[in-house]
Amino acid sequence: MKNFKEQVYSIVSKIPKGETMSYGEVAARAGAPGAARAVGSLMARNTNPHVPCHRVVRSDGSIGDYNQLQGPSKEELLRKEGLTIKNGRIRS
DNA sequence: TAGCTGACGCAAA
DNA sequence: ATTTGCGCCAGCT
Repeated sequence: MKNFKEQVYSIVSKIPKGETMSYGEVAARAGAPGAARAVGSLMARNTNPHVPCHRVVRSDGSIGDYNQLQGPSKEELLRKEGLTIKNGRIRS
């Protein structure tokens, strides 16, 4: 751990397969509650393409955006993880 | 150093 | 249940 950014990558990397975490949750865990936007910004610049950023979704249940750096879209990856996506939203 | 941008979040209509 | 608007934080140029 070092800064917000490092924390975020660390936390995202800790997300178990088949599960998702909202940007806000990640931000809070990183030590910056309410910095969901900042997290998204980091993912967007994606300085760490090795973290499962596709497991990070929006708090409202939508999968959010994705740059497809890992190949397939988040929705597809998440489905492979065992999650159920309906209309771009994660089914409870 | 200051300003701009953005894979978000929540409240209101 | 959906859509629109405003606010927030950290990083990058």
